[in-house]
Amino acid sequence: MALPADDDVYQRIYAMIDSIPRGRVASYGQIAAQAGLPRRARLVGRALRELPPGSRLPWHRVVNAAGKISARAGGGEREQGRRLRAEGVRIAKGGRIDLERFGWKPAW
DNA sequence: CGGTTGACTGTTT
DNA sequence: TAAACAGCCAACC
Repeated sequence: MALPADDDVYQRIYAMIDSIPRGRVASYGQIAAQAGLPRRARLVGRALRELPPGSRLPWHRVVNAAGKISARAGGGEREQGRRLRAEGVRIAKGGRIDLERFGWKPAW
């Protein structure tokens, strides 16, 4: 069997993000691991970075392991926070999200 | 082929 | 609690 092509890898990442329930968040590393790509958190970030504006994907539900919105070139952190709040995710004063409460737990 | 870069993460200060 | 460090790995040049 041939190993998965790069395109398939990206598709898996996008598929995982697409399955994050509304009102929940997942970390880059978590998405990577669930997509069968351990230690590839940065690859997830890269995939999101290449996402076209206006995409239907719930990209805003991906945050870092600290429960905070990651900085990026080109801005967009502000809108991410707005979208999360809009679906009920509480963002604490320090910009942190309680992963115990809002983190996505696929096993459930 | 080798150095740099970065939407990351876990450990140590 | 936050910042600094070190490890990580694929894309880029």
